[in-house]
Amino acid sequence: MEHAQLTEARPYHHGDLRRALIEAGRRLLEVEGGAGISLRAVAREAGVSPAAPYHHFRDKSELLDALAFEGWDQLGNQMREALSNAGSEQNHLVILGVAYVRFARMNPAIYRVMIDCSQSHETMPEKLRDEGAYQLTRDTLVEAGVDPNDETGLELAAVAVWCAAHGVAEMVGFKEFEPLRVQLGGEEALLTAIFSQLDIFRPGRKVAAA
Amino acid sequence: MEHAQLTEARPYHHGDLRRALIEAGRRLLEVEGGAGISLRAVAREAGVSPAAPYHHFRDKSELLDALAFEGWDQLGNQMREALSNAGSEQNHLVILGVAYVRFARMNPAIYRVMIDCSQSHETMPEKLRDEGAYQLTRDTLVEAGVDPNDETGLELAAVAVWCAAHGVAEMVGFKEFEPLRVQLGGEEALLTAIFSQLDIFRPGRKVAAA
DNA sequence: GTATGATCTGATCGTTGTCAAGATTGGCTT
DNA sequence: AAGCCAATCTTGACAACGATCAGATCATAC
Repeated sequence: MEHAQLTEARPYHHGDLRRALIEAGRRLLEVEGGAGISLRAVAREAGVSPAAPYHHFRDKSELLDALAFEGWDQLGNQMREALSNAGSEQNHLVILGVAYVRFARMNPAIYRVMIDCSQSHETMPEKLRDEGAYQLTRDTLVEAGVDPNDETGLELAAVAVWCAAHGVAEMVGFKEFEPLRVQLGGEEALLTAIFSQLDIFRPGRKVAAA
Repeated sequence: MEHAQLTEARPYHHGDLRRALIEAGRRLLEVEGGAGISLRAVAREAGVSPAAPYHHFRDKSELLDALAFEGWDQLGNQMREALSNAGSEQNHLVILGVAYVRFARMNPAIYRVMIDCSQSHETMPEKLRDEGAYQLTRDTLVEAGVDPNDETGLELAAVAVWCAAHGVAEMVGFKEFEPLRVQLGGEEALLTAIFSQLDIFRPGRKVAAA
């Protein structure tokens, strides 16, 4: 039950290897980037044999799923925090979008794993849908004037916001946007400007079903 | 010369291998999906040894670059065609967005390669920027009322449209959207509805800089 | 104190990206 | 036409990868 750490003489049953593997993976994704993520590398980083992870994850994709889950969790927290730090005079939808993109940009490898896992399951991450950023977005949309009884309209709006945020997150790093970024005075200003182009982020707008 | 042309003639022993490899890759991406793409598999499909591709591409990523280039080309053509088939009473931005997403949805593996390559170069594909869908989008935005002299505003709008289209393309396959898709009467209606949420797609809107 | 089951290792298989060296062949020079 | 050159393709090899399995090792329930 003790936490056996890496540099010490390893008790040959690791304390909580599953946890250690996840954190080793997170570390590798941050340092090495998405290319340098292999099951063997994660095992190496955690100080165990290449076959050890298979007692905690069925295969590599299941390890990545666990990493993605943690990522969505962290993203949800950061968005919640951004919202609670925002003044009531600010555009809360833009705050959320900026926080989303900021996470994706500061953790690009992890974010890519998150998206890849969602796509391979063809499903939205539960962590996002149930208690995370998605619910937050819906609440903020209602607060911004979307009719909470129009479930279709609300769903469409939330989906559109998420799609836009994801698209911006994956595109805004391109070199072509550097002049725009400089001209507008930094990444945050660029993000705000882009989101403002997508009027859905503006408060009080009328949502029309198809 | 290193530039192998797409002429129909078969110059040497095995023909124009560069061309054959690209088409073998395209075939594999369509049939096997993105997971089944390996340099060796492509060589196998083309009927050559595993090392043969290295005389035409420096490494695997350069083969993928070539596949991505073709993809952007094809996407541009499809968007151009969609626009030319559209009546003048339709919303041309929505037409473009739907065509974009439709391509991504019908060629998911190729589209993913396209995006991955762009991101690894941190740059926009030239095929898109110079003569492809991006220029088309800018033209359509101007046609829809964006001031062509406001370069910043135009660039922002085009970027926003592209980001939104990409986001929708990667998200709209999730199972959660199935009820929405059924309720609205098919994928095309769903796409139209989502794009309509992002008011930038509506004609005549005023674009404001940050 | 021992048996049991979970955990970890080592060895191994098939596959991948990549490279070096040798074989082959088309095209240019004369 | 003869012959060389350079581009092309093959063979063989290497390290790293995901995955599996037999066996070693340990915690714990009994």
